[in-house]
Amino acid sequence: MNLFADIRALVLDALSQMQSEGALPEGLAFDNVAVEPPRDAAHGDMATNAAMVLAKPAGLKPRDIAEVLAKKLTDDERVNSAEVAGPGFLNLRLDATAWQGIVQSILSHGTLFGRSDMGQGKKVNVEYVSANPTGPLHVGHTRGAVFGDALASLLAYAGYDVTREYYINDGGAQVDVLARSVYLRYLEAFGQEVAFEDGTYPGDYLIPVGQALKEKVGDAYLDLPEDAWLVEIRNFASDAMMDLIRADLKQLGVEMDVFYSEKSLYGTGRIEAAIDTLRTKGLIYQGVLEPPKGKKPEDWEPREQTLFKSTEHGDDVDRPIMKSDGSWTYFAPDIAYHYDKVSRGFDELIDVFGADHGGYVKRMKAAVSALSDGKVPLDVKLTQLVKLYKNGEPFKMSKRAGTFVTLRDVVDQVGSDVTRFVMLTRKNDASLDFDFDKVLEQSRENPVFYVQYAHARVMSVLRRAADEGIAVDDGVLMAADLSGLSHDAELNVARKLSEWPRLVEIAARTNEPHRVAFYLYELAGDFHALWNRGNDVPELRFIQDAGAEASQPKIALARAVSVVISAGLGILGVEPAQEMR
RNA sequence: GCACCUGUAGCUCAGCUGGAUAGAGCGCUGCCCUCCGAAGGCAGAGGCCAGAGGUUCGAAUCCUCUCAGGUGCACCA
Repeated sequence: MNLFADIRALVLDALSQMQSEGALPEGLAFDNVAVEPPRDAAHGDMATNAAMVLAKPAGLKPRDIAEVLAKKLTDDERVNSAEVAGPGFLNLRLDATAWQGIVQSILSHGTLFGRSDMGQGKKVNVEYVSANPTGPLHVGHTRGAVFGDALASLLAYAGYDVTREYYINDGGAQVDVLARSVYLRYLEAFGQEVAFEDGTYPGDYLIPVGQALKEKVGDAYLDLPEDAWLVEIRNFASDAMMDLIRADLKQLGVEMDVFYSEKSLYGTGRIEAAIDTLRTKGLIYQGVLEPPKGKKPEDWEPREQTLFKSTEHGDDVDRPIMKSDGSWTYFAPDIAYHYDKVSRGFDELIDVFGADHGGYVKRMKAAVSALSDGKVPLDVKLTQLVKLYKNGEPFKMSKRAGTFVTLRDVVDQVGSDVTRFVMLTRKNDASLDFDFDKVLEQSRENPVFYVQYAHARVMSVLRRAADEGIAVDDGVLMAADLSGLSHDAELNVARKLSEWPRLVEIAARTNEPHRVAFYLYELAGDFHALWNRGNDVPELRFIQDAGAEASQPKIALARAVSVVISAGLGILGVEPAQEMR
């Protein structure tokens, strides 16, 4: 299914033949032998660096190796020519039947074309969003949600067994603040005047929560001291916030497999168990940390704390897990949580954090490395800031003024599909400009539109062809004689299609779903170009005057484009457009 | 002061676990609709890949240092 992998196998086969014939020494490592699309199309369809990579260990000249290899490769019917170029590249030109085969393969596999088994069913846990249950999701969370979700889908497509997980921070001080804020709204529901002091959440979204609390418990909590209601209201409020967050996620089409509560770690001995595991490895000790260099906090004073020797696993300084008063720091339950993930048998962990948690990466990696004896890799992906614009003018969000832009604001205005696609048109570690007006623009400037337009054009061709009595079911197209697909402009699109399985693997290996979005944009571009060639060159039109037999191979190619676009958009969580309006 | 991220065309950004003459969009210049949707396409101009060293057949990509911007830095999550 992956033509690049097939040709690479062919190359490796030829190389080992050369070994048995004595043209190459035994014991060479072929790991670095690559078969890739050349940067310049004039160089051919595929290029391999085999001769250059092997020249040194083999003690031979690259061009000499390439000459012999070239002869062997051209024996294969798929390879029309193999020429040595530059410092020792071997440029391959493939027979048109190879590209026609790609189209056929796409039609027979559907959106499963491009699925890879590179994950080998390994269990991967992708944790994302994990916003505190203290309010609705805002734009920053939205990017994390979209990124994490697309990454999870991508990995699943690449053959991993993926679990999507949300860690609910419902155990710390911030949910106490939430409880107090809800209590104020509760009092307000009884007509009392209340003041939202510093350290409480003034947002309107808590008004209905206060109201609901009143309906549930009546006046039971009126005139009572905090310790009489804190625990109950905390639970009530964080449940309400999680309902809100779940609704937000649903609006964006994000569905989690697991919601994991921090609270569930307390009082169950699980934090203690995780810390004990570290202790038996000799990584827990009592000590006093150095003050931070440079700007020293005003009230700094040396304190003895329980510390985790994270420096042994790559961190810069050891980290406190217990405060001087004996209570856990926030790091302790996080360690326990990751210990739990390791214990659940995941082969690989991925955490998606906002960029403001960048300082947290090393200690988390250190913890997982220590807990799993280095066996379970943790990759932390940080999503950078989203800068909002309207008509090219930036507008500020301010949490204090209560004017922060929520996920709901964004999705209501531009829709889930546009939100998702746009947020994936930048790699995660670069900041993203999001202009409410530009993302809705219908032009090449807008990648969402451009890709959707390509898909809609194919759908339009299929509808039109059907109107003219041409059979266009995938079964028919698949069986069609594709030898009519021979023009370079057509094969060019097929070449792009052939890169899809390879791209999936690259994107999955690097945990970078944005590559899918960029690929789709390129594929759409190649398709639009072909479409327009039909203006000048009638043979390149999809619907041929000569009738069904002449049209079907062309339509098969168009259909293949739509299949791959669908598959790609599926990974991004975007619905392909049937028509533009 | 330290850590992490970023620096590629006038602007916004891609760049394939090191490959050939560094790519796209916008903007600019000039073209293409009696022709499946021109909401598109074609062509041109535009680059010291922040800078300096190093590694090697080969560097935008890896290493070191410098500069600039962003983020975060004990007993908050």
